[in-house]
Amino acid sequence: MAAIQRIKGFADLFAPDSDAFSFMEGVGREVFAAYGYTELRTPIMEHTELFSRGIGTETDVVQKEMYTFPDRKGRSLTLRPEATAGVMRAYIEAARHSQEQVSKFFTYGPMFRYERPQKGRMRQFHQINCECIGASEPLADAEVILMLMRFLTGIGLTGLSLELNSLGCRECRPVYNKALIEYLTALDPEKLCEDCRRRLTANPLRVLDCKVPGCKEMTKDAPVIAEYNCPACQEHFLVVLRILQEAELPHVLNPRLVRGLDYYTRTTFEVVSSTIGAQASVAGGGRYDGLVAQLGGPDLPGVGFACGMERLSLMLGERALPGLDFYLAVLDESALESAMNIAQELRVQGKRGEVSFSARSLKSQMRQASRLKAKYCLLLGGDELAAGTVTVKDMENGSQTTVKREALAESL
RNA sequence: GCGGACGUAGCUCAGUUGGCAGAGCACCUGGUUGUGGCCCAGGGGGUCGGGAGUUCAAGACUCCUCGUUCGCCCCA
Repeated sequence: MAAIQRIKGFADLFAPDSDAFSFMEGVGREVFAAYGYTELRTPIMEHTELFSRGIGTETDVVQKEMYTFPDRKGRSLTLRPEATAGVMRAYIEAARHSQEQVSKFFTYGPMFRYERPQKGRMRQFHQINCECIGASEPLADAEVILMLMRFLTGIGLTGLSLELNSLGCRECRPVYNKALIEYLTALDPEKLCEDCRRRLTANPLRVLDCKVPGCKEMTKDAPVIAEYNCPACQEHFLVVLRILQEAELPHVLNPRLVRGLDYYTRTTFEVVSSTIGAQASVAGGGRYDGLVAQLGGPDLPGVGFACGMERLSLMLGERALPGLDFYLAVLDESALESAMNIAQELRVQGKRGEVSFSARSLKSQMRQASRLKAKYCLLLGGDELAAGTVTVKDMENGSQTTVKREALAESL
């Protein structure tokens, strides 16, 4: 029988790699709780329309990367390619705005995008998401950014760069878009790559983000978005920057920082690593003031971020498997069942250990104890069974004592 | 969606102009009747990713395919 392989771009995560994920989740839980966030778990599948309305039909994510299928009744469903849209849908559906002024949620889970896998990019990947809904104040932007950076240092990462930009609001963004289009059209739109010629009408901001040399050349002296922001947007961004400065949080302004999802407004940010290869962006987010309304909810502002766990995990380095408190070696067939009960008592008392399922040669069992990095190897054979004792061997110095079964847990 | 590299034992990999499928590590057993690591001896493990072709003969050459990986693109 041929074995069945896993789906391309989907990973099995064994320990100790899986420990890295629970570690990040644990730190996240603590950090996010300190900022008043509670966990929200939403389904991994949604109606396709949620994403096309939320993320934007012109984005690559919606146009060519979604896992979309009809269900048994022909409705179009999509495995979530990102978390924010689902969180907003849940928020609206539960009418949370009528219960509280500001809602803060964090969520963990798998996301799905049909892309060509490479280092730091899987088809099923995992994100940590935080969303703060209902606050339009720049303080909310700053708090979200401070929290994100606190989380990243909390899991032990350094050497990350925080980039910031402001994309303007529904008032001033169109003004900038118009200026940018005029600038590029005046130069020579034919010099732009194929994608950018389409972007020029569909989503001109994304031209700034293009890596094709010709396009880079074209946008080198293009108008800077910050100069087109309306006074309200400028003031908003200034406050955010001032708070980050006072918190002594290093950051750089990147006027070309554009997000891949259409819903972003005003503050946007990205955290970049220089050590994990081409997929260098480990977290990104920003403000999305029109999104809740776009999805059929009340017109409420929001700000949040997403963090790629695979990429964070690349920076965490190797993890070692923890050792055991004991390994219980069994030397006589007749002692196997008692051994299981002794191990059970120890485990109930909080000791971590293994017990042999068979009375194989002591040599091989000791080897096993060594391999599992057990602090003590416990020996149970005919002699011990008769005497109601267990022989305890310290695996580090080799010293050996005989202990009554009842006193076993204290001696470990 | 585009380009490059790579698929041989559980892992890391060697395999010459096409000529008996290998090493190290890991695993198992023994050397030691109930004592691990070091050492020694022995052992189990392979559809050489899959399929087709060329050939007396293919792990090697050709084509197709699947997978992995690094970039591009995109994104977290």
